[in-house]
Amino acid sequence: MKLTKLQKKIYNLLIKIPEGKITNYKLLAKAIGKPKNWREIGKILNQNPFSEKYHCYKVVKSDGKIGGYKFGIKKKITLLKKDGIIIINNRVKNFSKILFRF
DNA sequence: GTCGTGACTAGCC
DNA sequence: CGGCTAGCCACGA
Repeated sequence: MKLTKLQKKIYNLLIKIPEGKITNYKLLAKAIGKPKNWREIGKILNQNPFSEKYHCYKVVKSDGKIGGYKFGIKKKITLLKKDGIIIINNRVKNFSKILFRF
C-alpha cells in the first residue's frame, strides 16, 4: 500500500475531527498547506483505502452540501446523523456551527 | 513526456 | 435561490 504525502496528511487530519463535527474540502486543503488541492482530497477520499477507520464522511462541500460518498450520499447522511448532525435536503443544518476548523 | 480527470470552489447571471 | 463556467493541482495511464 503506497500512500502519497497528501494521503498521509489528510488521513491524519481526518482522525482529528471530533465527534459531532464536520469539515469541508477547502479547510482540509488549507490544513495540509495547499489550499488549492481540494481536488486531490476528493480523489483521495474516493480511493478510500481505510473507509472504516477514518471519518471520511465528515467531509462536506464548502456550502454545506453533502458532496459525495463512495457508498452513496445516503449512507453518508446516515453516518452523519449518527453523530448528531442534522441533514435537510442534502444540506447540513447548522453547518457553520458544527464546522470544525483545524 | 503528455493527457485526462476528479467526493470541488468561487464568481457571475 | 439555482444553474452554468472556468480554474486548479497532483496522480495515474
